[in-house]
Formats: sequence, C-alpha cells, structure tokens
Amino acid sequence: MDRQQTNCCGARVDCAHCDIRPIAICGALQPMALGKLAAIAGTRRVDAGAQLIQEGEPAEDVFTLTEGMLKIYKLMPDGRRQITGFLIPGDLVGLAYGDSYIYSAEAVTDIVACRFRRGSLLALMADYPELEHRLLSRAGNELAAAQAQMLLLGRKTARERVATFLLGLAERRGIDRGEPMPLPMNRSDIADFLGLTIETVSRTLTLMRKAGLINLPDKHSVTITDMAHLQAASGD
Amino acid sequence: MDRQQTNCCGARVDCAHCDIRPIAICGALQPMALGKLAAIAGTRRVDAGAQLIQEGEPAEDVFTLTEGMLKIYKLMPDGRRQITGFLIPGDLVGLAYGDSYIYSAEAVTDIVACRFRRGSLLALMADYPELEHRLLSRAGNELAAAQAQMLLLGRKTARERVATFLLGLAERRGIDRGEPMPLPMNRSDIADFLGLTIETVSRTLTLMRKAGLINLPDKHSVTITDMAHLQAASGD
DNA sequence: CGTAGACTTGAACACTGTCAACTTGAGTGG
DNA sequence: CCACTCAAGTTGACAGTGTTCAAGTCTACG
Repeated sequence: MDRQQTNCCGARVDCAHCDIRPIAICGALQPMALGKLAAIAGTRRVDAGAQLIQEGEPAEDVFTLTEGMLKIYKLMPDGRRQITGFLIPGDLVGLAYGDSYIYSAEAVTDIVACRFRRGSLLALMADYPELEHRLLSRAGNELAAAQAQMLLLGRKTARERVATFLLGLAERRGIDRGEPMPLPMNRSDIADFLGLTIETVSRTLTLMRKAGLINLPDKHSVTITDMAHLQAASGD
Repeated sequence: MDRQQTNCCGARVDCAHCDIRPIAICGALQPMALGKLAAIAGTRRVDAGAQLIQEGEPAEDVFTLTEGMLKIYKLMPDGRRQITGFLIPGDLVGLAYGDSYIYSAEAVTDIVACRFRRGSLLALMADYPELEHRLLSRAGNELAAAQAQMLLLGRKTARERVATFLLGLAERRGIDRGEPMPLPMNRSDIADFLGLTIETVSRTLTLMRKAGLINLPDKHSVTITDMAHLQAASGD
C-alpha cells in the first residue's frame, strides 16, 4: 500500500495506520519539527504475545503505537501481575520515567509501533518546545486515567469494575451502542487489569449477559445492549 | 523570619520552607526564568481539614506545596473515596489535566503552597522550555507512583499494603531506621489510600507492632523497628 | 471530670478467591 | 471427516481475607 511511504511522523517507513486517529507526538507540529521527527523515527513490529519492553531495562526507546493493542504491566517477585493499561493506536509507550522502564509491555495482538531513540527525542524537544508541550499534555491524560483506575481498584466492586472497563473501552474505541466491540485480550488480562481473578471476571460477564446488559457473541467480542443500566452498574 | 522575603521562586511572599527540598518547578531554572516565575507566584495557606481544590472545578491555579501535607482524592457519587496521593513539600498540585481538576485536594495539616495562575504558567512555559521540561519530568514521577499504587491496590494483601505504605512514606520523608515518623493523616485517610477499611488498617498496624516490626508511640507517629522484615512484608 | 471523636478490638458475615470439574472451540493428525 | 488434544473459558462448592456491625478504650479538650 502506498501509505508505506510515510508513517505518522512523515518517516519513510511502513506504518500503515499512522493517521487513523490523532497521533500523540506528531499532531499539530510545525512542518520543520515534523520533518526532524520523521528523520529519527523507525518502525517496530511485535507479534501477539511477545514483549516490546521490559521493566527495569534501560529506557532507550519511546514508541507510539500505530496498530494493534499493547498491554503494560508490573510484576511482583512471586508472579502476581497488575496490568496498568491497554494501549491502542495513538498511545505512547516508555515515556520519561527516568533511566529505566518502570513497566513491561507485551503485545496483545500483532502490533506496529513507531520507535524513537530517547536521546534523539530529548534533543529534538530542546529545539521544538511544541513537541514537549504535546508530551506533557499526553502525560496529563495518562495520569488522569491512572487516578480513575486507582479509584476502580481501591473502591469498586467486581461488577462495577467490569462495567467500568467495558464502558471505558467502548468509549476509547469509539464503539456505538449495539455495535460489537472486539475484546482482543483474554480473561486473564482483564482480571489482572481489574484486580480480580479470571473466575470472577467470567462470572460477572455471565451475570451481565443474563441481566440483558451485554451480549457475548464469542469470547473475544462484546456488544453493549443496555447502555443506561451498564452505566448505572459502573458506580459513577 | 527573614525568609519571608522570598518564596521558593524568589517571590516576595511569606513561604517559610521553600528551600527545604528541591522544589518541583523552580530548581535549576535560569535566573531570568526564575524572576518571571516569581513575578506570577502567590501564596495560599489552608487550614488542616479544609479544601484547596475540588474535582470538576475550573483548573485556574497550579500549586507547589511548600509546607505541610495535602491529600488528593476522588469521590464516587455514593461517597466512597479513593485517596490517590499524600503530597509533601516540593510536590505539585493541579497540573495539566485539561480544563477542570480531576481530583479534590484537602489539607491534612495546615499547609502553605505557592500559587501560579494556570494561564501565566502556560505563557511562561512558552518562553522558557526548561520550565516545561521540569514539569514533564515531574509528571513522569507521578505516573510511576500511580502505577506502583495500582499494583498495590490490585494485587497486594492488607499486610503488604500497610508495609508498602510505611516504607514509602519513610523513604519520601527521609526517615532513618529507628527514628519516629509522623503520621499526620488519620486512619480513615490511610484506609482510603490503601483501599481498605479503618478497622483493617488498625488491626494490621497492631499485628505489626506485636510482631516487632514497628512501634506506635502514639496515634500519629510510627517507628520502623525491623526494616528487613517490614520490607519482606511489603511483597517486593 | 465529662464528653466527643478517633481508634481498637471482637464476632459474624459476605464478597471474592481457591480449587476442581466440566464445556467449548481451535488446531492437529490419522 | 472425525477423533483427539490442549488451552481458554465457564460453572460449582467451599474457604478465607477483609468488611460490617457493634462494643469498648483512649485521649484531647472544654
């Protein structure tokens, strides 16, 4: 496809879906900055189930996801896992947390990402404050999401967590009422995102289906059939 | 006191403790930027128990806490509360989340904060990228803390949560082993920060005291008496 | 000294986790 | 094409951690 000539940042690499939604880093940059950004951008493809970055390793790269879904998570020494986010095209990975990554990232589906060397990006930020401004704005959004998730994990019931999760995903994906929504992650991922077990996630989804709030055509898709009641079930 | 002449940013206001630790916004700024920052800074004092900002209100100000302790939290419609952070001098409040505050902030102790008009700060950032760079770095730190807290809320036991809380507080406050650490917040605040009830917090602290991990000289101070075992109890 | 609020302690309960069995569906190979 | 296998998901029974409800203790303050 001829979109291969320019990625989200104008780079001559094969990111196919770079402009499918506003991209975190590039949007609204002046042409000169865009060009420089393109010059330092590369492409990284990762198969479903493989890791993109690992917690604790030197944070050499920053990525913007352009295709597929990525999960970011932290592990405890005994293997307990907390998924802190599911990323979709346009989201940033590996940004500005010091010298090492503070979380691991694994591809939920096959993914494509734009890669930037951290050092190059920092140097470019020095010349184009607009770029840094966009990153700061993005960091603010992530922080807001993190705080909402803390409320969910600390204070919501299993039912409220699942409802909030489905509504949030539908909103981010721009899914309309009644339209089937893909759930690329498995039950274990959902459980580790919501601070539950797979059994509780499964039971809760089943109860919601029986209550007529959702439909589960197959294991990897949902349709929201009663938006109002689902919102009421989300607790806020 | 003659420190009243200059606050953390060089402003002629009465922030007494502005230089007690590296201040988020000001540190390492060039003199010119510091001067401009000082010119737009004001001081805000809030009594213990009173609100500094409220979730949903227009985000007109950004603050740096210079004295005392502040809690930031989100509420659910039915009153359930999740405290997402306890802020200490040097921390930022109200930064860059869009047009409205996404959390409320209430003083745990009497506090003093430097106030910046959001618009003025944005304008200043346009002229002094260094300022924005510091804010981005700070946002990264907050994000890292938020992710650690998600792991705590989603996957840790009550005992691990309390241990992690005490260790984290001691580290941030620079408390040495054996030294008494002030706990200005009450049990209800701790519970709402850790996603527990006050009863569970109380029970857990008592068990830790009986196990010889900590001492509780009074309700608002702790000493860590067995750092190694407390760390082991924290789960990581 | 008495009161009120914060904290602690106890007992019963409930939500969610654990363990185990069963179902489903995709992939494989005869 | 069908039987087999295996992983993922579902369902059920029971258990346990933490919550709820209630009573008691402590302490600051008038």
